[in-house]
Amino acid sequence: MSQAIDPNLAARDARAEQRSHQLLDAAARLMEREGSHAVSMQALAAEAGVSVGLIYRYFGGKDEVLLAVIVNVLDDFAATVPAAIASAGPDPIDRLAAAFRGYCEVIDRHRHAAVLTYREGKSLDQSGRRRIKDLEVETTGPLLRAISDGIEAGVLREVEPSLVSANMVLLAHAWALKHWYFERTLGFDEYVRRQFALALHGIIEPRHERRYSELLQG
Amino acid sequence: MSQAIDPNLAARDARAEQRSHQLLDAAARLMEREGSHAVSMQALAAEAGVSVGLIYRYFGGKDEVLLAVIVNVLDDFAATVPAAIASAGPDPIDRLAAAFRGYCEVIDRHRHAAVLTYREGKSLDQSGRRRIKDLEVETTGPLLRAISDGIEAGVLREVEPSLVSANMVLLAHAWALKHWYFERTLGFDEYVRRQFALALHGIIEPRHERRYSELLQG
DNA sequence: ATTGAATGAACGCATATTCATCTAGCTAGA
DNA sequence: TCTAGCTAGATGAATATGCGTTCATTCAAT
Repeated sequence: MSQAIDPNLAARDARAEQRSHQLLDAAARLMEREGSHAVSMQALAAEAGVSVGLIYRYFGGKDEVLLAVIVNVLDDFAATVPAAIASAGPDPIDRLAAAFRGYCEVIDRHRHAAVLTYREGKSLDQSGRRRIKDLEVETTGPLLRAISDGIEAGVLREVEPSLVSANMVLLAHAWALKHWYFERTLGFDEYVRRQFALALHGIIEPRHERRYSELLQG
Repeated sequence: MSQAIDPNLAARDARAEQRSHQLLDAAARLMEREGSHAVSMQALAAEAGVSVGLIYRYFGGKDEVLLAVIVNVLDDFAATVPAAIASAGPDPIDRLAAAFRGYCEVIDRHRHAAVLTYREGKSLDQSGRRRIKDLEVETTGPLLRAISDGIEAGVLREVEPSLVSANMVLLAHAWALKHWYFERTLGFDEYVRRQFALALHGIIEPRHERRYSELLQG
């Protein structure tokens, strides 16, 4: 029974997935070109090359589109950051550096969408905010753990992990917020290197500084 | 000749000033209560207790109102931060601490308006953005100078002053951006203390750490 | 022929802006 | 002193526009 309808459902899901991506890409392009305030349903439809009505077949309304854009970014965090940490070896500081770079890379990929995260308190409903907050906690987790591990291993001072973690996420977001400024003066790689060096200086246990002189030089 | 019209003009300017403040205050109250997206001309008029048309007597349009709100914040920076630095004594680190606290205090005073600064690229025209950018440079100046002084005096490492300064401004803004989070966990004074301690750890010349142990303990 | 995808004109609402109208205070002339 | 008229401040209903949403209709594939 379920075998009979599977192909149909699968095809439907595939199309829905494709449409979803098409619309999300269009939204990203629109925000890139005109700014995030210019994302109206009609503009989105025009950019994606579909009709206005079609959007409502795949999303419940504008709120859901916005939510999907944000969730899309957070999903990228959830996929990228843990992978970056995993491939960084056992050293806590190396893992922290990899996590930070991962964060920055995701932000760079979704530079305009990332700023939307800060527009919460806007038109998102209860469940939307809950979903975002949960995903945020989930994506901050790896960073938090890397910091705690560093403290436990004695290479980091006894700082408040949640504060340091929040600051690093903020620095990653700053690449999007102040992109017009940093892009001209530093470029992506330099930005990541210097910001991490500064941050690391702020939290490292002094007697281990020499071990990480590579990462500490800005 | 000019003496004859002076009193009239003065009275006019005074009234204009007063109306301006009345409207800016109303805008702040509105953003506090309903969020910054709820600031419509009719809502603003109602909140200020005046008619819609009157707003257009004192502002060219909504853009000018928004610009005035932002400029109001930046003016507060320009008034508060240099004063804080001046009353902090000669020590570069003390001056830096005072500057940072000044920044945070201004942000705290205009918590909702401050977030607007990041919505640039929106509806502000060329001259509006130019004005904001100029004021930003002007208000970042004192911080920049305090950092440069610290480096020159040998108490700070040879960091890039503009990067460190941008980060400190960002941390001040973060008090507004993530207020819902930090307010519950830290409170204002703790926030300022810990963030400055972290930042200072990141830039201080190690051999001077003991001298500022007070400021460095988070 | 039937079904689901896709369309886009039309609707309703929110909102920025305008403007004809009103009001209070002041000035000049009787 | 009184009053008619002028001016600038203030009003808010009306207008124009943009946008989110709906739905009757068309199209394409099975």
